[in-house]
Amino acid sequence: MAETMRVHTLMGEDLLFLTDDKLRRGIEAMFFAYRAFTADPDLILAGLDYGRAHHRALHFIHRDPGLTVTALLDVLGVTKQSLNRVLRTLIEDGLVESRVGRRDRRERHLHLTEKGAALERRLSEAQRARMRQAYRAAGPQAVAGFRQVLEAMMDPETRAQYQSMKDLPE
Amino acid sequence: MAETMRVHTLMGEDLLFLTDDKLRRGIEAMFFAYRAFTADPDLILAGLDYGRAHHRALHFIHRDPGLTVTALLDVLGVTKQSLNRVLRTLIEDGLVESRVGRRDRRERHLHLTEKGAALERRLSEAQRARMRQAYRAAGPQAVAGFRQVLEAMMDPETRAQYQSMKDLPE
DNA sequence: TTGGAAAGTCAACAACACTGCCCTATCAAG
DNA sequence: CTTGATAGGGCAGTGTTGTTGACTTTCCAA
Repeated sequence: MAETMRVHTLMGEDLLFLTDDKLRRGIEAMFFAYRAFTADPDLILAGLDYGRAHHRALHFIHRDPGLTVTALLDVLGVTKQSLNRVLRTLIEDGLVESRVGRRDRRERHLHLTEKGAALERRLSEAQRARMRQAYRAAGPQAVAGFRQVLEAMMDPETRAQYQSMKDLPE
Repeated sequence: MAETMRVHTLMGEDLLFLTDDKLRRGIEAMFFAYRAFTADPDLILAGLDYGRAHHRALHFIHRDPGLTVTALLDVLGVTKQSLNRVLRTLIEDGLVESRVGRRDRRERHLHLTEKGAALERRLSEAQRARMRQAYRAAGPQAVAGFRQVLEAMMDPETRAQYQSMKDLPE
């Protein structure tokens, strides 16, 4: 509230983008866009007895093959029990392989099987298609801004984690 | 896949932002940012026996006082039953008032009570604080791009709905 | 007067998150 | 070699949010 007031009294031409109304519009845009963002994979998953959690697990195992359960837990930000349920079904169904660590035999290193990789491709291509269309419609400069705002929105630890993620060789 | 190939062969300097890797980074940014985006209100709601659905209902009733249940249903994109459970608790707890329509007495027009408005303010101020900080950090040009990409990502009907929403008089 | 739209209710179910507690296997340090 | 910490897995119970499907009540409008 005090924040808002300061903005309104300064009103340094450029600060209009910090108006409560502008912020509210941004919040609503996030809500609607995220709903669309998840809609395409959700549709595919619905027919397979899987959910969003399975998609996320497949995604991060794909991006970093051999990562440990703890590492995945850390990225996803959920509890062990929550992930375990998802992981168990993926392993049972032969989409994910869990290999005992060679240096440290307590660790389980996660890999996608061919079947798992196929589903991951199908899901992420659906999601990328929407993202690609949005990026193309908005243009490179808008995309840069999009990424900047999203990164600024993350918790600092998450942002550090995100920024340190290696690029995938295509 | 054909899509990707075309990008790589054209490679018109500016089209690098449509690389599969760039798209994947955007997807991950959405995931992490949305998690942060909902974290602050979630924390407040946790102590009150409410959830995200309650927040969303309060938000849209606040933004458009007197809207009907069907209109709210349409904005939220959930089933009547799902909304009804949420709405019932909000009405029972005295946060939302349901008034019988005067023109059409089948309709229920939804309004926030003083108590409901107070919670809505508390929730949305928490969410705005994060958005404000992100906007400030990224700057006006980035914010414009952010909004453009989010809008382009929405389903066309949702986008039309979003764009036709009236601005709230502050 | 009758059909249909709007609103609401009930039951059943599933996904996904949580907490709390218990267990094994393994590693590392005293 | 014992002991404590770490990695992983499992079970039971709970809560929110979403879904279908079937049903009723209310009430406007042709």
